[in-house]
Amino acid sequence: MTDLITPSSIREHELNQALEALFYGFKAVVARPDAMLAEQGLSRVHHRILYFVGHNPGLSVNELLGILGVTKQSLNGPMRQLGRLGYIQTRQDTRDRRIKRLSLTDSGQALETALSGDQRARFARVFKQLGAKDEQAWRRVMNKLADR
Amino acid sequence: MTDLITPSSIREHELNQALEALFYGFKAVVARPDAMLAEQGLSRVHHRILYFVGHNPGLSVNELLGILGVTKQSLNGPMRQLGRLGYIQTRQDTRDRRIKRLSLTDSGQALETALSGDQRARFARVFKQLGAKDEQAWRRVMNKLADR
DNA sequence: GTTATTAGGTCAGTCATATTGACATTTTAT
DNA sequence: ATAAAATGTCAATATGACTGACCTAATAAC
Repeated sequence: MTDLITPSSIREHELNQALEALFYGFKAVVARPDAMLAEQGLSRVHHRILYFVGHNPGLSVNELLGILGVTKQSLNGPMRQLGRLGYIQTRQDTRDRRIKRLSLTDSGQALETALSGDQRARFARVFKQLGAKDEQAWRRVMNKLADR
Repeated sequence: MTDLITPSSIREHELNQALEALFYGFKAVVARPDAMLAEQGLSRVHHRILYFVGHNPGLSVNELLGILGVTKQSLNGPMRQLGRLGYIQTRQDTRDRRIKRLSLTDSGQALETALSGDQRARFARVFKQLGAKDEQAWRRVMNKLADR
């Protein structure tokens, strides 16, 4: 009986290890940026805003809401903080003056680089240690995980 | 000038894609379990409790607090819910009767299996599609990411 | 050229979660 | 007998996200 159920249990255990690897890896990647943000009274939401505005300059508020999947009320607070701290600037769209085009200031770009740069450096170090083969395999797995 | 800065920008972009792959992969893995839990008014914390109690039956409350890294006050609520829903049972330690030994009920085990099973199935499908080589590479990358 | 709609912002209320602090109970250790 | 540990609970506080309502300014539609 033990012989019959053991093989699937071994695989189940391996898959549990994969689950834990995902959670602990994720935790490790966000730990330092979270700590940096906390020093300024900010949190992971602010990083998400900085990241998407930084990589899509000229984004409108509505587009950002769509990307983040939050309500404008819950975005409003973090956005005001980022504006007050001088990390985000806005300019009116020239054709439709209702629309605010968002972008990072220099210091906003610097903060974003510090945050995401820490994460990129972590990946870069791991990829360099393990090689391009492992990197490509890792990407295949992650992309398929996110698939459907 | 462009020739000088482009190579590093390409790599930066690749690393950004790795970052996004991690976030979207993680999101995909927790999406279904989160939805299942929400149907019963539960959340990811409850899953974490079920997971660790299920894999460490006989755990004490203090040990669980250590694993989860939360306060006993914040654990108390979710634990009471899980007890009231009949997912978790306790028995006194025989030698030290101050200690409550936690374990899952049959229905608790069933719920845990449904939740983590969905996640394991997602991994199993991806690993099966991509093969053992990719699986091992993925594990190496995740474990190194979590390292220090 | 009114009217409707859109982009953005804000106020109020609610709900969930996590925290600290204080305190109580039971049981074990000294 | 007293100290300490394991657990539980009450209260107050803080945060963050949500819905709903309402507002302005600007554009679109009729």
